Amino acid sequence: MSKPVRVRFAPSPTGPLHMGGVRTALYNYLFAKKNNGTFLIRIEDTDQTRFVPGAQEYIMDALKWCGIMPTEGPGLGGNFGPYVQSERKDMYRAYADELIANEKAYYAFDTEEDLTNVREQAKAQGMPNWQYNNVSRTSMKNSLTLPQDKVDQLLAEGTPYVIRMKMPRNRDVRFEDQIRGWVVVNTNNIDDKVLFKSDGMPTYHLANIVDDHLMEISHVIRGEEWLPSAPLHVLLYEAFSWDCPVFAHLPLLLRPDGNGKLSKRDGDRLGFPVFPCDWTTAEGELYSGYREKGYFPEAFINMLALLGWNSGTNKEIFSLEELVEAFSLDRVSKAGAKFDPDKTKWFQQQYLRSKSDETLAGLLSSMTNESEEKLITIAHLMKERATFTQDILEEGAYLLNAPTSFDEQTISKKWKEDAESLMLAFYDELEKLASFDRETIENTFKSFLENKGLGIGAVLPLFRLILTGKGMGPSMFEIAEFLGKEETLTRMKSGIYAVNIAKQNA
RNA sequence: GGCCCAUUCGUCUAUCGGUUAGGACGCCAGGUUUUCAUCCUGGAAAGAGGAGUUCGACUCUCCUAUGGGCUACCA
Repeated sequence: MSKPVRVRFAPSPTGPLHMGGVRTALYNYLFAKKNNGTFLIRIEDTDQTRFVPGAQEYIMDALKWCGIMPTEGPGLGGNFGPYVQSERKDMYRAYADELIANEKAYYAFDTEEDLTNVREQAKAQGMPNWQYNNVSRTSMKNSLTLPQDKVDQLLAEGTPYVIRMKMPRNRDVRFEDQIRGWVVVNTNNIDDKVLFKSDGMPTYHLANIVDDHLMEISHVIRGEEWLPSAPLHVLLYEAFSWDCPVFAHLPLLLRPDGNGKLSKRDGDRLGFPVFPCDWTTAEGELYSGYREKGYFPEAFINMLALLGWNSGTNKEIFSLEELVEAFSLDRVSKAGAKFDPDKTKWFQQQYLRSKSDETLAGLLSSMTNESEEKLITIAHLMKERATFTQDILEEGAYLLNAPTSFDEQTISKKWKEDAESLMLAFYDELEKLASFDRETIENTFKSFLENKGLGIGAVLPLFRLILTGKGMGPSMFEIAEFLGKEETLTRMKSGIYAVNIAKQNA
């Protein structure tokens, strides 16, 4: 029996979660659900200088909107808490000490100034990439070079220090990434990473490994930007004699234009959100979100799921449940994926169209006071030409209020000499009707055409123009039925009048 | 610069040695529609380059090129 699947999403509360982060969370969620496992969230706030108030709340709120809430995390409970690293602060030190005791790590007393100097010296000698590593550490100020009594003295005096990983010399570290296969890195290329900072906090590397172990994480699914430090993490597990979780490094989300990874600035510059929800910075700058733009979370999630993963079939529309069912890490692609705003809109359109008129009416009712009955018909008439829910009301505004402006192009192209008399004659026909349903109106219209010896194209656009002010839209007979006899006749009168004036002024 | 990862239509991708290299978005054309949207049909559009391995390479290996990531007491 293999260990239960437990995965985590471990964001840093340094700002709003962007869509790349949401996708990482999504894949973790899908993997957990697929394997009857647990998806938890852990807040990695070991860098206190970058903490942004509200970011943690934003992250939870965004995941909730997306429908991919973890079952363990801050405010959610769970047996492995606390789930915020700053609240776990006291437990990391012992692990750093253990590493020192086992000679896997050491104290380093070099000041920031020392390090800057060494780097600049190296640079001056044509070596721009100086590293604190298994060669250079021999000439630095640390517990490996200093005599023991000196080290004890410095520690006793409270001299600031960090704890660094003692990277072994010339060893190939290998691990099998679930997405990339075997990855091999020689330790000579890895520096002696700081594990414990002088401010008493662990760095990401230490805290991450300790917590993943303590929280019994089975699979680490994270962004590709972590791939270079994965060997260090493997070495840390080894140093603690802990089982190493399975790694899966996800391809990055790239910006739609040019190259490079998607950044928060790309969004509003290119006209699409990069965040799930709106975010206002402390300076008052607004970054727009998918939620506020009117996207359905299902559409957003569907789009993200297919950015770097596919089911191996031609199916593209997936509910969350279907994604869970179809998901597997070996169908995640290796290369970075450029995000495509057009396709995102397409997904949104598909989801809008698939919703029932009643459902859409329910959503619409929060935007207007109109009756549900009316909203159902409006949704029915407009949803095929809308992308967002609010488009239904905007595009179909004339269904609720008589038009105040009339399409100029239609006027100049269609409103000929006889238009007024034609519409007045049709008005008379409609006025006679006892019932005002679409079939009756259509039949009346057709016999009217026959009597006049005219084609549809010569008359119907006129009817549409005076009733809706537009040159295009859904079936005129359904629109007239929706408006009712009284409103239709009223609009015809005022429409004819208004169009005549517009024609004169043109 | 060093290390690591990647490379199929403009974009997301299928293909796990033998295919007319498939689908989707977008684009173009035609049909349906009073019109627009929807819908239907069709079209243009791809294996970065070079060496190998093999009867045969998009698929395996190597080199080059290109792109990306990392290179902090940030995550």
